[in-house]
Amino acid sequence: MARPSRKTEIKEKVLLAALELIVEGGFQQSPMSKLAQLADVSVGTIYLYFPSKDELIAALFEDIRIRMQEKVLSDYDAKAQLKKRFDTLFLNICNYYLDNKRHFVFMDQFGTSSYNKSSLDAFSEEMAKVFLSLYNDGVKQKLLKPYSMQVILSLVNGPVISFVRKHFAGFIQATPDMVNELRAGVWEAVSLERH
Amino acid sequence: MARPSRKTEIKEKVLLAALELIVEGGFQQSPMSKLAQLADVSVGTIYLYFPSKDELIAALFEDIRIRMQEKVLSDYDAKAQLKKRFDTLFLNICNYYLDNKRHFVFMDQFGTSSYNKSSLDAFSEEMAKVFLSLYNDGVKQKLLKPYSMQVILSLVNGPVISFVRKHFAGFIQATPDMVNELRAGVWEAVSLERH
Amino acid sequence: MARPSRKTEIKEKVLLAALELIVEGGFQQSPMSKLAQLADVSVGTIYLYFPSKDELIAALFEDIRIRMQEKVLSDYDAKAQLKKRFDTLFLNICNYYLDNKRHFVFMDQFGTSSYNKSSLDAFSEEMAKVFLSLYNDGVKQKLLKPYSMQVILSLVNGPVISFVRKHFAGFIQATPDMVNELRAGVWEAVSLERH
Amino acid sequence: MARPSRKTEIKEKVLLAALELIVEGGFQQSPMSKLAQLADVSVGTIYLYFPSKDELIAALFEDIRIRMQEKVLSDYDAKAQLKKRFDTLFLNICNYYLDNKRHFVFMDQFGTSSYNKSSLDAFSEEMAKVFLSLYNDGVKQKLLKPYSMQVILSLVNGPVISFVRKHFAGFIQATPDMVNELRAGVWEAVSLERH
DNA sequence: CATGAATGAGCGTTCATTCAT
DNA sequence: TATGAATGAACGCTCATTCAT
Repeated sequence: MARPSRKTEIKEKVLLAALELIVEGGFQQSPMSKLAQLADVSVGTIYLYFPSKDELIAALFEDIRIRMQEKVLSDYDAKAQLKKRFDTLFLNICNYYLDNKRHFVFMDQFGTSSYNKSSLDAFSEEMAKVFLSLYNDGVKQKLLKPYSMQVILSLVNGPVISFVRKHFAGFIQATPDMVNELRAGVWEAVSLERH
Repeated sequence: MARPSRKTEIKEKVLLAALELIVEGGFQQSPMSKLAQLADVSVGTIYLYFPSKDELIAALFEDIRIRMQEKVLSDYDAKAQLKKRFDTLFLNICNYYLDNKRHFVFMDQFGTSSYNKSSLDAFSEEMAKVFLSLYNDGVKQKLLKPYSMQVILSLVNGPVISFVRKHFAGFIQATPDMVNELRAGVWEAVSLERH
Repeated sequence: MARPSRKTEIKEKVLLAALELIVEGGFQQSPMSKLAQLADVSVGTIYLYFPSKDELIAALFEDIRIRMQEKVLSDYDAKAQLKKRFDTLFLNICNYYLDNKRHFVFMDQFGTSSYNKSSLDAFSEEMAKVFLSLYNDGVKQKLLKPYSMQVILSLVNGPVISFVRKHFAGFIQATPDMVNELRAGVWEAVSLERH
Repeated sequence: MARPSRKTEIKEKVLLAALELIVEGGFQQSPMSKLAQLADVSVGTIYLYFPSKDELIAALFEDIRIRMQEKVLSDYDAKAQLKKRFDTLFLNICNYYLDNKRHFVFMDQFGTSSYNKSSLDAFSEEMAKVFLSLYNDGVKQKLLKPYSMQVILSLVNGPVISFVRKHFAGFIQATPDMVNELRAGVWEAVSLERH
């Protein structure tokens, strides 16, 4: 892999510091001055790389989205059987969140904050296409219930968010078994398969 | 019902104004001065009833929780059949959110904000007890899957949040049919019943 | 005269401090924080009375204009002979500037600064009407040259500014005799009278 | 004429860019970074040629003064008749300003700004000598009123500034006739000649 | 009780200047 | 020489909280 340029290096340092600060104390408690201190650059330097705090946060959001997408789709085979594709995505997303606490907490905060100017969610457009394709195939194959896609998405995505949130809030200690239960439950929520 | 005292009246006026302001523009754009103006009281008066902005917001959270609980449990019969109890709760919660946009949006924002110091969620302790009882009965009667309660809760509650959020963000227009699909899906996610 | 209200009192204190600071060091060296210190109020207080620094400066400009107009027109008789009217205005304006260094210096700076968003000059609309009337009468009576009004105004006003500026810059020490010379010169510049 | 050295070339490029920027948006809106961009050099380079922003602006002022002086005195004959000399200077100055908007606007702004640390005006020392000589000759020949030189200067220079300012502010459209009226007026303001 | 003027620490952002390359 | 990334003090402005009335 190419050595990251100086420019990229600083951007990442700043984004990393922003992530840490925001996850720790929320957007309110994350002034540019603290951010600069934590990133070990001056305030002015941040403004060389990001035009405003808003855009910095938007960039952080996009950065996390991309990283998550890469990981989640890394072993995704669009030609595999539908159930296999569902399981892969579900587990990848769930485990990505569980393995990347900061990313999850940030996305969770960002979603309902006033920094989210277009009601964006954690899924990039490419992920959205993958979901759409999976949904269409599932309906066509009569493996998925003929609900509207948004209902299906809610049935799949909602439990993940809810579960991971409980985990990081300390109410539960997520285990692979629990993740499997969640996956099984969600599959029954959306599938027409019966045992 | 007892006539509300002057004290209660003012508190409610302030909480109502806070709700409107916060839902409209987020916590950041809701200074105490605007709040006072909207509530038609002076800033000083607000501090007679709430020791700080943090506690005002905490009180608003609690207030909404209580109102929601009252509504959601109003026609809940703890002795009814399990499926009936589940349906009642599910529909009541879902419809409460759909009918009370401000309450939902506030709770959704509050949940991940730094004002939520104890990772509270929308369900009061009484609601939690109802859930627990329902869960225990369901497991005992072998109507619910033997998953841990938090997993079940995630499977039930997650889709609702996700669905209502999409509705208020304008991505979908919620209909009774969709709500029913959601309920059916969630029930299959958590139940052992097979058709 | 009525006792000035508290509100008026603070506004004037702030405007006075702004005047002093700006005259002393220009707009650049007059931050709101210094201004607050000099006016013996907090920064926040200034913003209770003026919505922004721009508007504070605009208000100061308008305030000086009004004060100057009051003084300049105080003994002006619109029905007096034309030469008398000219002399009164000329001397009043010239002496107002000489007697009110800060007002002059501020107006002089403001005129060409970027705070002057509409190319305003030191003369209020009422003063402008007086000038217009004087000009029209003078032309009608064939006492003034039939130049366009703006040329006449330049011939009258330009020397005053130039002269007072030299005085306050320390290049000359203005005397009543010099003011008289200036007045005589200006009169000959614009009048058709010959000795 | 000698080919300008590289050093001179860069200086001029920078001064030209500074002029444009300052005239467009005032001193406040003219950061060194924009200036560098417009001049197509780096910020660092500017500091190789000018020790500070203050001195850059002072240099710009001096540069314009010199250029103006060259133009104004280009066809000035110190041995011509007094009236001829007066007319030449007056028209040259007036037309120089009208033909060089940026120079005028800059000088006008600079004069009252805090960058003008010695109350300098638009006239270089050489111009001042020409004025002095003209004044002395005029008084000796009893063609000029026996006013102090600063009063005479105010009577001559003030109207020009005032008139040109109105022109560039858009209040009037200067015409050769108006310039002539101005010249005639000013001459009568300062001369003893009678028709 | 009720008021709202007053406070000032803290915010996001700018920009003259420096210095390693 | 020439560069432009980096700096950080300083700016205009906000807003939770206080307190004299």
